Amino acid sequence: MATSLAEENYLKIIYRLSENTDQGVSTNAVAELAQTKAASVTDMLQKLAEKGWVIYQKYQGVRLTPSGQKIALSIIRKHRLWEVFLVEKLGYNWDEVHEIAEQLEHIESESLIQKLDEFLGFPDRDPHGDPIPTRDGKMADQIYQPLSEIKEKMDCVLMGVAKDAAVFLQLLTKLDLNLGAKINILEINSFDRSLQIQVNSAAAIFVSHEVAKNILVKA
Amino acid sequence: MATSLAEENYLKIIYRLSENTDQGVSTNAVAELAQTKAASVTDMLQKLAEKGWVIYQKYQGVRLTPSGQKIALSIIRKHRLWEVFLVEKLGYNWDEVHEIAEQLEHIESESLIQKLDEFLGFPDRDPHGDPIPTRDGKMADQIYQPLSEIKEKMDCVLMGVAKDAAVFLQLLTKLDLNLGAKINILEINSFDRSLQIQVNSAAAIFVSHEVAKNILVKA
DNA sequence: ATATTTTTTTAGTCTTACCTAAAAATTTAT
DNA sequence: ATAAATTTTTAGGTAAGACTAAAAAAATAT
Repeated sequence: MATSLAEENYLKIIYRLSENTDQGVSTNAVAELAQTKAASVTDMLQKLAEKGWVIYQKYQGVRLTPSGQKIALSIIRKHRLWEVFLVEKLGYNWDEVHEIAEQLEHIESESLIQKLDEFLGFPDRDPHGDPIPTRDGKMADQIYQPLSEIKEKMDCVLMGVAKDAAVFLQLLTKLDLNLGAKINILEINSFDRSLQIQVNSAAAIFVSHEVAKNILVKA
Repeated sequence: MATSLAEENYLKIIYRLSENTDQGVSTNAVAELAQTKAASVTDMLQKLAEKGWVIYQKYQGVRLTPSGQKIALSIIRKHRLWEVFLVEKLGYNWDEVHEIAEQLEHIESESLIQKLDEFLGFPDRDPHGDPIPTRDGKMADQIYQPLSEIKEKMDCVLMGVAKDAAVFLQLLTKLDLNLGAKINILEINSFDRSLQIQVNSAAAIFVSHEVAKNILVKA
């Protein structure tokens, strides 16, 4: 069955909100991400339920059915492949690609995505380190952990980010915290949990706990 | 001012229909290309006129204003650049790219088109030989002439097509009539104006006047 | 346990872009 | 020049997806 742009966006949002919990997703949470009002969300959830893409019971929140999940994953796959294209081929920075990929992810053509995937050399991570779902709808786990959970004195490598807001990514870039950067944790300040770190063996800098939470690293 | 997808498509259609004539474009002609009904077209023309993109007077047809023309050209530019990408980079055939480019042409991002243009090496023709409008909205004339207007015994080179329907392009491909093919006109049959031609010095073949009309060549 | 607050849903509208049927204008044919 | 045919417009409706205001349910606080 065909999906409208609005439907695709809702499914994607519900998928994202489902990742952390196994509860149903609340109407308000969806409304916030969709930048719309709760009443509009209720309307749409009823429609998505009729089409068999979500399980929805009044006041009980919503969750994706397998077919809804499949659609969401295919949108995410397209989004992330296009992001790779924009960065690798067109020379964009990682903080510039989200908006454009939000549009490109709705282009409908099976063959296009296959050919794009091939053209890009079958990447398995996007420019933010997020895994790219496979063609048959499987997505690798996010295997990296937040910098905020690493012990003092440990070395690690920046493998991804948990948030792709441009302001956040620009801050990281300014601090030389790019994908692949080597991070050495010098000290964790117990007062505010901020960290003193060394990036690529350069001079020490401070990052807040909030920033560290959104930086994904491997040891 | 922002343009909706429907508006962009109407402007593009009006542009195309204006290319051959300096008369206003008729409601029915637009309706046919837009695959919609005349009544819907009337509605839209009134809206486009209010926005200042067309001059529209009841029963007198419609024509683009400079600002409408600019929008149309930017859509055509995007369409043709994406077609180059699909053929040159992703390996599509020239008969497969129209539908996908119809979607991609509506992606909104100035920088994306600039970077794409650069990535493709600033092409000035699309895979069908059509000129690509420049960033500031100038489009080179179609400098090639239909094969149907070439004299007997003349040599020419296939530079483009005047129609990009998949069935037509597939026929050309079957006959080895690709971009750059050398064509030698052996004979023009006065009965039905069909042509006997040689493609790349191979065995002689027949093509109808209808086909020859849509093949663009240079001598 | 009840009252208050918050969340969610319902009811009723709005806009966009389409539709059909009927009316009006224009073009073509006699 | 007028009748017939065609084209175009108007009028009135529909579906998608949003909105506001009000009602209902659920969660929280007393």
